[in-house]
Amino acid sequence: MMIQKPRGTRDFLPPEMAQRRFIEQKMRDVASSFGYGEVVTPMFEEQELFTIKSGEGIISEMYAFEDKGGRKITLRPEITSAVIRAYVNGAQMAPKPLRWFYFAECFRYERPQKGRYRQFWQFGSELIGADSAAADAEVIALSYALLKSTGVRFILKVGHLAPMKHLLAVLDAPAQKKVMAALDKRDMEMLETTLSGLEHSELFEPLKGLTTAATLPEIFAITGDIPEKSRIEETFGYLDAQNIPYEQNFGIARGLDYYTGMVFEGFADNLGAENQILGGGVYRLAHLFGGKDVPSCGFGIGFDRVLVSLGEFTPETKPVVAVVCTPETRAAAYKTAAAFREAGITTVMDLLDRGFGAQLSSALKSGATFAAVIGEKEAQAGTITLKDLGTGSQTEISPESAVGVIHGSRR
RNA sequence: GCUAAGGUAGGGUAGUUGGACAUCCUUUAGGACUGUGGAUCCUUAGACCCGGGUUCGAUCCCCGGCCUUGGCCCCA
Repeated sequence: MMIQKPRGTRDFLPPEMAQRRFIEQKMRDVASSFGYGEVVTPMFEEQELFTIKSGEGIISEMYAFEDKGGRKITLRPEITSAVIRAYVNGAQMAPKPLRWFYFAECFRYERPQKGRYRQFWQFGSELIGADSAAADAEVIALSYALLKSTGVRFILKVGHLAPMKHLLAVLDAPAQKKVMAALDKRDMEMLETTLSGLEHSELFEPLKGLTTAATLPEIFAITGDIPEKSRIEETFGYLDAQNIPYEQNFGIARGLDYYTGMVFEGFADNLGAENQILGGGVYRLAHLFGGKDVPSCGFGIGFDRVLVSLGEFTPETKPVVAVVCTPETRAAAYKTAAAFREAGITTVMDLLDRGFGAQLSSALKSGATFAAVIGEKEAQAGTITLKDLGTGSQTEISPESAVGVIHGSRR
């Protein structure tokens, strides 16, 4: 084989694309049912858009290059920044809140492994201009409904950065980052050694408590009455009111600097090392891109990981009719095929002038549900012989009534 | 970036301790069989990841690379 596809990329052939589109459509329907509208942004952006948010270090993990005009460009490694840039560029004056979703591919120059590719798809949403417990709860509810609609098995974890940040207030920023990294990993040994290295071992028990506390009262017993208390209680209350199953976890740090409040994650149980399929939270980015500061809350879902987790499944299919004809009756067959397609029925015709037996055999192999045989007899009578390829039974009927039969068979 | 295992037709495999046309199943195309089936039979197409090295000779041994799959790091 002379040419291979680039490392970490995949070709999707029709059977797999049918699965992917099937899941994608379910997610689109859910997003739409929550009143979210789709946005599309460029596949490449100026590098600065992402370095502003995440630092220069990420350039090594991006598909970054200079274009012919000497501009520093990168294939987008994530979508949130681009969506907020688009908001700043063109929608700051739109009435709030804005409910947006996206489904698009991203590119990262990383070592591929299970559930991690260099080109991958994210389904996500951003709720812009609503800073409230109800907003936080809506975004979580949306992400939950999206994952639920796909059929994937997952666990939702919800937390808030405030309790942790209150405990860490005595540390400087680099030290906070180290501690948060250990917390996010649930690595208590690492947490303990990090803290003792910083000579703040007294923080170990409270921080550990954040990750193990199962209820909000336990959290506030550790932190005392912090200003965010009522907001957190309200958000969790709204989740409970919607019967959304989640685990509380105030150890979520997401390894990120830019989240400012509520954070949440979702994990599939069968994906190995790359099992996170959802990540999101409350953040503020607009002012970094030259816009007016605005509260936002969003998340991304790892679409490819959802599909890996789902494994093999057969999407619902519509009936497919294979029209079987001879060179002499092809004209009549075209008429029938056109009528079927007009009626919304997927219709394929033989192209190789094969015998009836070969055409039927080919129809079976291709997975067609019906064959419409149009030979001399049928062409003269203006009928077709409709054969159910599942049962083998057949009847000679008019094309019009065949439409009804085929529609009625929908599985 | 680190690490382990691996790479034989489109898919799945056998095999050679270094020897001649590389096995089988599936698949592709055609036929046996001309208005009705996934069967059967015959024929056909299709592979030793790439590049060096050792050797009379390498799919096999050695080195390097590429790619795949796990794990680590990272994960915006």
